[in-house]
Amino acid sequence: MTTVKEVCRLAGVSTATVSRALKNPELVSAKTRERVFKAVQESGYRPNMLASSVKTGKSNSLVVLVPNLSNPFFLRIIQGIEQAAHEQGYSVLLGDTQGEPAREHEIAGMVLSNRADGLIHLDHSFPFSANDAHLADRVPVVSVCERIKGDKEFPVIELDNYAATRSLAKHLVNYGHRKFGIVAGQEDSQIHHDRLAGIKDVLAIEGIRFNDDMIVGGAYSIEMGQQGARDLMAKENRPTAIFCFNDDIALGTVFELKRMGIRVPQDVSVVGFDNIKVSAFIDPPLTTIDQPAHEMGRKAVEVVLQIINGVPLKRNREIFPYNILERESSGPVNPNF
Amino acid sequence: MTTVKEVCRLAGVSTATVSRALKNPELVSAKTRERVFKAVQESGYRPNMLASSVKTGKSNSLVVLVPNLSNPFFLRIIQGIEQAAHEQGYSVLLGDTQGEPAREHEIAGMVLSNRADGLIHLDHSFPFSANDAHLADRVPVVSVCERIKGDKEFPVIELDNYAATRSLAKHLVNYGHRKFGIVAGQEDSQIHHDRLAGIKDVLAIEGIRFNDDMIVGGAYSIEMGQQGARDLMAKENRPTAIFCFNDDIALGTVFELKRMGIRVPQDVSVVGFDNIKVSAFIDPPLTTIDQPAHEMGRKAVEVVLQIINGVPLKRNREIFPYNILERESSGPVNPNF
DNA sequence: GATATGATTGCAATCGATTACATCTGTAAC
DNA sequence: GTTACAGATGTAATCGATTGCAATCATATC
Repeated sequence: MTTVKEVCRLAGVSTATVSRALKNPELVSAKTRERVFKAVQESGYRPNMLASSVKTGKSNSLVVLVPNLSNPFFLRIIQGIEQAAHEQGYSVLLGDTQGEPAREHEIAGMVLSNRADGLIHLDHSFPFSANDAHLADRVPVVSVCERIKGDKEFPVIELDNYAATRSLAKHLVNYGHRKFGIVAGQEDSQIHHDRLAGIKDVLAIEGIRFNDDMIVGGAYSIEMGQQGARDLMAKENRPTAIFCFNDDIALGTVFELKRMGIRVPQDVSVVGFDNIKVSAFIDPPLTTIDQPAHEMGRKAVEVVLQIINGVPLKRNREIFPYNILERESSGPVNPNF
Repeated sequence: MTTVKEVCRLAGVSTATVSRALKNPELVSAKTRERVFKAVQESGYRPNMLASSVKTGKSNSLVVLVPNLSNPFFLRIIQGIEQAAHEQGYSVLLGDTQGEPAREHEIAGMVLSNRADGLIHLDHSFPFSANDAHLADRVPVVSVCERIKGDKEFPVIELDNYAATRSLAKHLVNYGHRKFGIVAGQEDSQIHHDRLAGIKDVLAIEGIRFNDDMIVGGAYSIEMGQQGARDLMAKENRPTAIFCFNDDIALGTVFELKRMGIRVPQDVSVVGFDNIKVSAFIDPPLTTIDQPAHEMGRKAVEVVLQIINGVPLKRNREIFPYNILERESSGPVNPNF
C-alpha cells in the first residue's frame, strides 16, 4: 500500500504539505501543488480513509437498518438514501435485521464503534441493547415511515398514515361499500394504529359497523395477503372491500381472490398501500397510496446529517404528502355478491 | 467518546491489557479480565473500529456495486451477501451506480482507500477508472451473474445462462411454437450473448428460422417490456412466443399484451428469467428460470473473502444450477393467432 | 538596508487503537 | 538458595493520516 510517505519522497515535501495539497489546496502554492499531484499520480496513492477518519473522528458513513430487505418498498427508500448520502460525501452501510433484536443491537452498535456517524432506521423497534440504551442520546438517529418505540423521541420522517387510510376508506365508501375486511401487517407498530384509526373513524362517521374480527394479518408479505383473502372470505359476513396494509399483501390478496374465482373489482375491491413499482402492472392495477419513498429517504439523510453536524432541527417530525392512486382494483360495490 | 484510556483508569491496568482482555482474553488472567470487563461496562466503552482498522489494515467491510437498486432480483443477491458477510464479521457498503461510470470508479475506489477490503460487482462494466486500472490487481473483486469486461479475468459467480435459455427454448418449441420474439435487456453484456446463443442454437437445431429483427430491447425494466410487446406485435410476422431476458421485462410484456387484448398464454406465450418474488403471483404466473440468487450472493462473499485472505481459489468460475419453472404464462401454440 | 507582513512549508504531536519487546512475578526443578 | 521458565503486565513504537505551532521565505514598506 503506498502511503503519504511515498508521495513525500517523490514530491520532496513533508506529509503536512501533501495532506494540505489534497484537502485544502488553497493553502499550498501552485507549483508545489502540481508537484504533489504528479507524485500522487505516479505512485497511485490513495489516502487511507480510515486513518483520516480516526483523526477527524468522522467516518463519513451512515448505516441503514432495514427490517427486511425483501420488501421492495424499502428499496425505494434506500435508493433515495444512497443517492442523497453520496451527494453529501457519505457512504451507506446496509444492515438487514430479519427482525432479530441481536442484529439490531449490533447494527446500532456500529455508530457507537465509530464505524458510522449516524443511523437511519426503517423499523419501529428501539435498536439499542439494554446495555447501550443510555448511550442512545449520543447517537444521531432518524426513523423513516415508522416511529421508534420507547421513551426517547427520535426524529421521524413519515406519512400521514391516518389521513391516507381515511381517504382510502372514503374512496371505498363512496363506491357503496359497507362490508370491509382488513389484512394488516405487524400489529404492534404506530403505523398500524394510525392506519387502522383512519379507517375506523371514517366508518364510524358513516355509521358503518365494523367488527375487529374482520382484521386479519401479522406480516407484510404476499403470502399473508393470500392467507388473509382466504380467511376473510371464509367469514360469515364476507367483505366486499379489503384494505391491505401494504402492496405486497394486496398482491397476494388479489392473486388469491382471483384464484378463488372472485373477481376484482367486480365482486371485491382491494386497495393497497405504498405504491411499489409492480402494483401498477398487475391485473387489475392496484388502487393504493403513493408514498414518496425516494424523497423520504433523501430527507432522512438531510435530517441525520443535521443532527450529526449539530444543526438544530426545525421540527422533530417531517410529514410527507401522500397521494391516492385510484386504479382499477377498486370499484362500485356488487350488491349481488 | 470514552476511549481505552478511561477503561485503563477504571481498571487500573495498561492499554495493552485492556486491548488483550477484549481481543485475546486467554492472554489475561481471570481476575484482571473481570476487572477490565467491569470497567468496560461502567464506562460504556466501545472500541473505535476505525482506529483498530488503521492498525490492522483490515476494514472488515465489503462494498457491493449495484447497477440499479430498483431491480428486485438484485435484492435477493444483496440479502444473501449481507447475511453471509455478517456471519463472517463483515459489514456491507452499498453503492448504486445508476449506470454512471464516475460512480463506479468512486465505489471501486473505496477498496483502494481502505474503506472496504473487497468488492462484489453485480454489473459487467470494468469498475476502475483509467487512472486506477493498474491498481485493479491489488483489489479483491468478484462478480455475480455478470462477467466483467476487460483483459483481466475476475472470478465470477454465475448461472449457465446458455443452458438455461436452451431449456426455455426447448420448452416453447415442444409446445409447437415456431415464431419467436425476444425482449432483451442491455445488449453488450456476456449474459446477453449467452442467453441469445442458447435460444438461437435450439432454434437452429430445430430448423426454425429466426431473424434478428425479432430482437428488441435495451433495458431491464417493466417499461421496456411494454415497449417490446408493442414493437413485436406490430411486426409483420408477429411471434407466438416471447423470451424476456428478465422477469421485470416479462411483467411489462404480459401486462401490455393483455392490455392489447392478446391472451397469455392462449394467444402468446411469455417466459421470463430470474424468478423474482412477484412473478409467481401475477396473472398468469410466469414461466421463468429460477436463479438461486441468495446462494449466489453467499458464494460471492465466500469467494471474495478467500481472495482477501490469500486462500487460492479452486476455480475462477462458480456455476450455479438453474431451475426452469414451468408456470402458466407459457402454453401450446395457437395456430389461429 | 532593516523591518513588517503574509504566504508556504516543515516539525512533531495527535487521533485510538494494536502489538513487539521488555519487565516482573511466581512456581518448579535442581 | 539459585536457576529456569512460563504467565501476566507494562512500555513504547506503530498504523496512516491531520493539524497546531514554529520556522522560513518572499515581498512590500520605510
